[in-house]
Amino acid sequence: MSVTIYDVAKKAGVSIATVSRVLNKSSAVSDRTRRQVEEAIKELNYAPNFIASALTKKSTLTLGLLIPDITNPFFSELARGVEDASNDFGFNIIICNTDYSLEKEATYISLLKQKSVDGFIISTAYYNDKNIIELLKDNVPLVLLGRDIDCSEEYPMDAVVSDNIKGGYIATKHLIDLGHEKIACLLGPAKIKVNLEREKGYLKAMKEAKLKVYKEILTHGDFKLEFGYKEALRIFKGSIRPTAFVTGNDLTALGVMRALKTIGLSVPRDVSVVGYDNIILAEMSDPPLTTVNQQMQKMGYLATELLIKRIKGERNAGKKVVLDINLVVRKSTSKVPSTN
Amino acid sequence: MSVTIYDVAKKAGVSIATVSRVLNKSSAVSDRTRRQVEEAIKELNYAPNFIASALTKKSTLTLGLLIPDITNPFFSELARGVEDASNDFGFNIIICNTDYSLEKEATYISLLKQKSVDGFIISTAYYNDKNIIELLKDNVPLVLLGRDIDCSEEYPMDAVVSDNIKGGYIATKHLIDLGHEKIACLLGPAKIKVNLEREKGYLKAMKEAKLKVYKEILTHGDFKLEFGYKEALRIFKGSIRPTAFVTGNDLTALGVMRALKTIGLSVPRDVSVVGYDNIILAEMSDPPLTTVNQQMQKMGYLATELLIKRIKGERNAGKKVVLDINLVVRKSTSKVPSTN
DNA sequence: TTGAAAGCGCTAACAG
DNA sequence: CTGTTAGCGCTTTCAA
Repeated sequence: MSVTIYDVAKKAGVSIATVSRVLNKSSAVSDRTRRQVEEAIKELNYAPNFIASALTKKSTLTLGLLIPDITNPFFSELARGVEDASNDFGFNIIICNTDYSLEKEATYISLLKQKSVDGFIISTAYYNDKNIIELLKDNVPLVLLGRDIDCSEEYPMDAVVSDNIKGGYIATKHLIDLGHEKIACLLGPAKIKVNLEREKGYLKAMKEAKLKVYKEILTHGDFKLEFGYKEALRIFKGSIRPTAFVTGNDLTALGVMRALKTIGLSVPRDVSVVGYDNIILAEMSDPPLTTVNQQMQKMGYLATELLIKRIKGERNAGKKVVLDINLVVRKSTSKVPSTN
Repeated sequence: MSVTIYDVAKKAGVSIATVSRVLNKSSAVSDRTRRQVEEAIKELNYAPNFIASALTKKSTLTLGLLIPDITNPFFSELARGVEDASNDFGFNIIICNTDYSLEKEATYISLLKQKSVDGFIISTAYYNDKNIIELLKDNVPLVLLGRDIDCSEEYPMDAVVSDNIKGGYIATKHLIDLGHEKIACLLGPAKIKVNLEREKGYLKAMKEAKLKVYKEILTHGDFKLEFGYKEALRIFKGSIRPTAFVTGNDLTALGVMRALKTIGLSVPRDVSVVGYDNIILAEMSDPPLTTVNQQMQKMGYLATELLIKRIKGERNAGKKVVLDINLVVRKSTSKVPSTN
């Protein structure tokens, strides 16, 4: 029905092989025939069918992006970086929301393999994610984005992350410098490596300052607002009353602030709160959130660039890129209230 | 390299046609051979190559989604609905960010056509979008999402939108009921039909209440926070001082609120603000935003369902779905301040 | 520099 | 119910 390489060949009076050559610049074609072919292409408004070429070339110029949930601003920022890079390098991305489910992740992976994507960008990995290991075994090009897993020794792997230990550290240190001593720490799932690293940073800062760590106020949950909300309420019913919170992401921090408001505490006068990520919400909340800034779009872009180079055979796997992070101080943190 | 239908056929001792038959349940196969084939498939861990089947079946089970920017929460909500429906019906989506550029839109469209997507879901359309008309002419399955264009007479087209006239109306009416008379209206681009419709709703409410419409405070810009910010500042430098704002989306409303804060006005005590969309930001802002609630994920889901039915030939084009909307009253609106 | 022809992995008549 | 075979549209040897 639509115009094919045969139509072009006929019109240009050459063979389809020649048309293919000018299309792919794969081998020399005389100027004259090239021009003929190009003209035919233009006249017929011909565009090669990628499916057909994918079948022989084994390249679809399509990447799979696995994220938990695109409506989470952290992931939509990552996705934007990924899509921008894809576009810049002539690729497209298929987006998949896994909702933190390993089964969904596995299902998507096998589907995308059937669709012959050239590689995967994965932001859903648990620290020991079986699906990833499987992919690695099969030598499928992939890069982890904002996540890392524990197996780098066995298989070389690419990952683009930010410095989460530092992130946990500077968030905590900031509060310590403001005089806080009882600092609660509400992190995301312990199954996700970044949270373990942020916890390390938190512990490091606490230890350096010789502050006591209370396990009642150091917990792992998820990345949702409700977690921060409920956990803060729970904590304030207990005996350890923190004057500050370090959190796993901005949504959790917003949840904490909401809980605080509920029980009549003011941020930052009574309690200080530090977020993580610096999503757009962070600067619009009341009060605007002091938070650890991750360069999300940049991470997405770099990860995709790495992957594409890997696919093109321009490099081997095994590179870990750690982006720097920094603290953005806004209005949700202040000096510890005097307890006289 | 990987296992093909030939390997399965050989192992099961049948022809590839038979394997294909059990794969696609396309015609009857005896129970016995079916079982043999299924066993071979399992043993070889075979998964059909979608690229190959796409070449013959002319179906990729892949949809193209065109949105301006996935980091905009409105579009990420739509995208989530689209992806959920796609997944439920066995499709995948390729996401493209057009940044409101018709050129980018056109480039993506032709690329995706080459990749043989089965259809398009488009949230980027201007009211007279040439790219869309082109697609329509070529009889490419597509559905407009949250957008509409002016050509329904020539070509039948599907669209899922919400009732924007009503949206503009109830937002304005709410303010009028609170006693406001000078109501500013800051809408998105006039090139996008929804904004014209919301304007209609605004004008209708104003007219009903016999209120004067000042063109100085009824403007079109874009959907960004900066627009609301700058426009609000501009307006308060002028002679018409509104006591309330109706806006084109929540981001614009947040921009307005920020501007108001800058010039020392309090929301809602001095000025009331109504947003549009009800993105997650709306309930987290200070004060929480009264806004027109659109069912974004539902819109995305329905649009995708429509498209897939169209692709499967279960229905013809030409359906317009208009979802209802409602006003969510929060804390950014209150009675007009007395002017004594 | 060019063309003929053999696939890529699968589907879909057509025959039997 | 099953096998043979001719493509789908393109790339890529291999010869010429």
